[in-house]
Amino acid sequence: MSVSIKDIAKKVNRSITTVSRALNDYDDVSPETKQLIVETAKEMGYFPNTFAQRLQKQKTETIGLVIPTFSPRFSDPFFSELLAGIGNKAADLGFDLLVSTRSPGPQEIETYKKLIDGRRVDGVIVVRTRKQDARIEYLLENDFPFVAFGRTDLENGYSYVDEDGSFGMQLIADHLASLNHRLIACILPPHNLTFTQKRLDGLRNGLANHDIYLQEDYIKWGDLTQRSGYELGGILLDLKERPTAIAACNDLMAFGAMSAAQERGLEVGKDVSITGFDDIPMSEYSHPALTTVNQPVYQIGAMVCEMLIKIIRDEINETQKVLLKPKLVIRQSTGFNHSKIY
Amino acid sequence: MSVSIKDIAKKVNRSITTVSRALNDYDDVSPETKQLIVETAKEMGYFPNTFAQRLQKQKTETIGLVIPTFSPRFSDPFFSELLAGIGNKAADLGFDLLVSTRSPGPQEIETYKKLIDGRRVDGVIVVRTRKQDARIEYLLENDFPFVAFGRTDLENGYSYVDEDGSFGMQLIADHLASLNHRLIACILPPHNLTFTQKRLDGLRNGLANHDIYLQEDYIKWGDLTQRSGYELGGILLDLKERPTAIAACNDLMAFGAMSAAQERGLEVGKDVSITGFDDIPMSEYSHPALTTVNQPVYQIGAMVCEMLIKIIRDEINETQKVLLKPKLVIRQSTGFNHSKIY
DNA sequence: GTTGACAACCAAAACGTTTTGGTTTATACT
DNA sequence: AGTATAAACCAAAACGTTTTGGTTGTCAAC
Repeated sequence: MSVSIKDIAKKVNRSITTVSRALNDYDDVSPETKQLIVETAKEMGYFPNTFAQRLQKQKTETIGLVIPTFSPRFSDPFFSELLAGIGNKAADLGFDLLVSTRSPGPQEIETYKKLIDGRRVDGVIVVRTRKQDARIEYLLENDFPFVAFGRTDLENGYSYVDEDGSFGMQLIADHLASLNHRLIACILPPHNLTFTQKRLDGLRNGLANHDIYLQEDYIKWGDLTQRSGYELGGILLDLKERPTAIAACNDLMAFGAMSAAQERGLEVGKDVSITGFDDIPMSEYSHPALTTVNQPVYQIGAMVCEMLIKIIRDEINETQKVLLKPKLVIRQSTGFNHSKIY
Repeated sequence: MSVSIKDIAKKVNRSITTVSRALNDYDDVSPETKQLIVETAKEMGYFPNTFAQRLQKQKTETIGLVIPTFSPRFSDPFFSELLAGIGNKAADLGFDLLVSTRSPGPQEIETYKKLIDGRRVDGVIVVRTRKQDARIEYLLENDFPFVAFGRTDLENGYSYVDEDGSFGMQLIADHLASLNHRLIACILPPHNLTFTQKRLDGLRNGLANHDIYLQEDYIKWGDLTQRSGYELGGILLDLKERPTAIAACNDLMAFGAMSAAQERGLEVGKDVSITGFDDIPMSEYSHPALTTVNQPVYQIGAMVCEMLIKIIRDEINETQKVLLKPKLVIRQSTGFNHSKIY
């Protein structure tokens, strides 16, 4: 089997204590012994048993992330970037990352309970927050360390990072208004997500500033996938009074809507303007390139992860609330509207 | 702090042993005591300490996955689907999933060593295999359980699942040839990946069957991102003798190439045909929809995960080699070539 | 009325660390 | 010579489980 501290102790004729302390660089071990121990440890191929350490220290040095996979064929470039941000930061800070993939529902909260009650992780990251979020309620009840990417209705008592989606959609509203669009439709994410409300409010208020009012039948709810953007985009474009612009609430749905438009022989950016949200890497290389709102997902992942680890290490005690101002990225999927205005 | 088996023992006036055995449903505990113990455990909110169990059992019930993130802004829908497949299967079988994200290089193998030597996981899944793969060599040397998604030059002594990329590209070759294409270019993944070679060979052989030969200057190497498809696609389309078809080796690069074509005013599927590989969900909703080779990534993830867990549990001893026959999916990005043939 | 079988229970060891609270020995200071 | 200080070391407990190898008591069988 593998080498333990005991084996080293035997070999160098010292106690287990001394070996442990030498390896952890305590200064009540003489430099010679320390060197001897460190060398024989290396030579014997010693690696500490992680679980023994964790049991003793009562810390896991692990954080948990439960990715909500909406469909079985879950394929979202947004999440892989977020994961990279979280994962790289965690590794840099010496933490492991435990990932579960579960679709929202009863199984999801069970997964959280397993992580928390089994003390498998020191803290968790909650993503894609919902207006009423059972996960966050559970974490707060149990006083368990966590950081959220996104807000909830109940905004107090915990740390989060979020982009200011309302502001982002106002930028979109201003942009579309400046391009002479009046008949504007939108494709939204599911109702229960917090950012759906924020983005819709932002769009509505932003347009209101230009005396433009969103009509109810121009508002469609999707599920964030390209497929749903395609289907809903198709419905919107087939309305008797076709909107001149469609604001989708994420890039994937925007791509779907673009595809629907092109299928109908419309030139995107000329006959109809389409906008996204997220600025995933693809949006720069779609055709036409997508006008969207940039959200630094990789950095957000890293930031959320770092905040969580600081909380775990007790380097922070006040709750932190970070709201990032997103930036508008204008590309070719939006253009001036020449059709008559009602 | 939290409730331990000792607390339960004290409360019900039994030994620690009995409590443990009751909770694990051994039959040398009387039904009444068993019931009593189980009930008070629940009532006291007992959850076993995972690390103590793992230390004692010398098993981690955890598998490791190191995702190679090529760029810092890593955003690949392929991997989120694979992750979902692996993650869901792992959860179903009662295993935790430890994920690291590292770009290939010296840090990557260190990450593997940490997982293995620190005995943090019972086995690992290796993805995106390379022709000479240091990770696999290390795992074989250390006789550590693993399953690979993909092959290497050294194909023996370990279990893997792979799609038959060579066959897949032959399907593409047949398809393009049948559409009267002769001047065919391709955009390949990086040299060192195993599947690059397989796919190139497949394309080359497939075309040779139709007496078509791939010219060296029509072969470009990319990095699997949309950006690189866009750039290399642009280069290919600007050649004096423009290829009538471009076979990209993954969907993302195909999208990039499509975008480059459209920017040049070419109609994809008519003026130029473009094919991908993977059939990620997006490819159905791009414009035009992408002709590609289907690879059931979600199922592959689940399959690889299940194989690994069976190996860990000693339910399999022979090495398993699974080679999946991919299917051609014909959509609108390919069409008949009307230009003259040389 | 001894023997054997069985049911129900348990003390102690083990897993591999770290930490606590020491002891021993040598050296320096009065 | 006696005392204080410091350097180097270590035994044992602890973390929370599971497993090993028992013991005790009851009852049936001969």
